[in-house]
Amino acid sequence: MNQIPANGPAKGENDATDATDPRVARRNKLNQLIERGIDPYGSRFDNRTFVSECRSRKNEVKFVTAEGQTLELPDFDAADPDAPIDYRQWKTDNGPGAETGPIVRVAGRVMLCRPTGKLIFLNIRDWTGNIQIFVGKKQVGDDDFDLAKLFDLGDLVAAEGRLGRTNTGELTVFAEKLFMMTKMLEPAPEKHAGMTNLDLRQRMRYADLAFNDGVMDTFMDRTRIIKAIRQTLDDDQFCEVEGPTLHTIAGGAAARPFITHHNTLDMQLYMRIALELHLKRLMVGGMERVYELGRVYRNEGLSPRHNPEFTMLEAYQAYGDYEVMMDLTERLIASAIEATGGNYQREFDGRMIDFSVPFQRETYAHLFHKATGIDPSDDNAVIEFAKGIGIKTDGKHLDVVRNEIFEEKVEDSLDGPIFVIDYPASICPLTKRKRDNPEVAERFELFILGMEIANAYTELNDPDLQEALFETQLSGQEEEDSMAKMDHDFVRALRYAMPPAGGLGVGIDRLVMLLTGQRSIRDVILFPVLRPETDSAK
RNA sequence: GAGAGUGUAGCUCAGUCGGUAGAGCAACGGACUUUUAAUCCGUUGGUCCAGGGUUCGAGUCCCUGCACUCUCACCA
Repeated sequence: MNQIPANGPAKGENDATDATDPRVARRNKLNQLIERGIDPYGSRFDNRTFVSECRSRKNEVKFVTAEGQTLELPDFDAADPDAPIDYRQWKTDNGPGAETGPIVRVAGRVMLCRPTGKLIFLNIRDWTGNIQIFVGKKQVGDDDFDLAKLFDLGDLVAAEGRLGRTNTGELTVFAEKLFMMTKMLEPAPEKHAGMTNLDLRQRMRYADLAFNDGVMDTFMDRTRIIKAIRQTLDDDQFCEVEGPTLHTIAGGAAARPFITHHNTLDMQLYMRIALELHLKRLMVGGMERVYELGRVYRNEGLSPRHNPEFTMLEAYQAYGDYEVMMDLTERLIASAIEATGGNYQREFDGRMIDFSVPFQRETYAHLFHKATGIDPSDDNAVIEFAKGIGIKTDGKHLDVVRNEIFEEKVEDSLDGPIFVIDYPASICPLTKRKRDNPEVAERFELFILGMEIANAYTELNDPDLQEALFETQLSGQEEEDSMAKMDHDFVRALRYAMPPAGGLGVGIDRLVMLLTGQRSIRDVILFPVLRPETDSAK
């Protein structure tokens, strides 16, 4: 510690000047670039070739013999990896000649670097894939070769050169010119394991995306899924809107809201917990098919399936009902599957999901009976059963008890995909009752591997009943636990006539989880909620 | 909020019974013009999460705190 550095440009005073410190080494190289007149932060790079395009043009790489005959290359991709094609031998067999290929201009991040004397192999990654770059001292010249020696793992670099094959057959850009794009000043993560610390990966998603395999793919799939869902709705004449995220009453769901404050109005506002009530107002206004794909906020705990802000789709179709929404749900999920490879069998956490439509449909009462052996309409039996599994029944509405039994005994075992239909009415204050049975609400929930993915109903459009349901709900429950906060304006809107309609809500993050095989919601949200960084992190 | 686990080099991780802190990768110096986690030779790098305690002696045992992970709770 107290030893004075024996050599190097370091002035000695502090450890940060140690040339073997990765950060210092990168700064030193940055300075060397500047001394050579090279901008370490690069500039515009035109006529760029994406790596995916390089790969799609691999067939343009050919071999021209001395006689001028153009030969196709062996099929390296089909070759047995244990017995690869000896391309050097192939070339010898075909006599003197030269490889030809298109000139490409690639740019990306240096992922691997293998210097072998006067040769350097770089693997760079752009957001379409990885490709190898061959840098030969003789081929690029001394200046560019010296430049390549200043490249570190993680730097953004570019190369112009011919697309070709190395002796092992790997598709490679044979650089003729190199460019510094941007120097990375932080040390690179371990080059095989990458960053494994979950907290760091989420906190520094930029590094996670840049260095860990598959992360980009997952988020690209997320984008494709959302795009497909939007497309399907648009094709079906739905119109996309943006409701307010700041609400004066946080309604439409049972969740504790985030509270915020408007200064000039000196007014308490809530971040929205659902999209529902404003979309229904729009249906009153005549937007007959309307949807919003947006963020909602719930002030609750975190778990592998919960993030305080998450993305929800809600869609409403006038003159429809919950069965119409079931069909829509199937089409939306099918479109998401088509957008992510088209495979209807997906593995998730070691289990297989069969997304083939139509999905199974079972009534709440039937599933309840199957799991418990008791008739859900037999109130005494329900109470007995609840007590038997430790559910408190005092002061609770019987349907709440019923639902707690259902959640305890049925939901986790619903591998699905399965539509659970026809819920007890009293736990559904925004839902229309069945015409022939007011105890049952026209509602379904879609379960997959015990996770609730979608929730829909035939929307209640009777303003008087809606108002009454708001009031009963309010009197029976803690305000913060109730989804049915009295919203007078919403009731007034219903008095202006909302058409009979079906409404659907889909938890987009959970759907993306299932379709991309990610076990944690935090792996499908780019920037999940985290505690503030402490001093121990840098 | 409860329980369990984890915290050691820039990164990924070992560290036995309490006895002077280890490896791989990265970095630095050297060799190498077809590599594939390139290889080979050499070198540097540590507030062992923080604070307290037990002990002749603590990365290791005890207590407190912090952070993260998992499970549970909250959660249409």
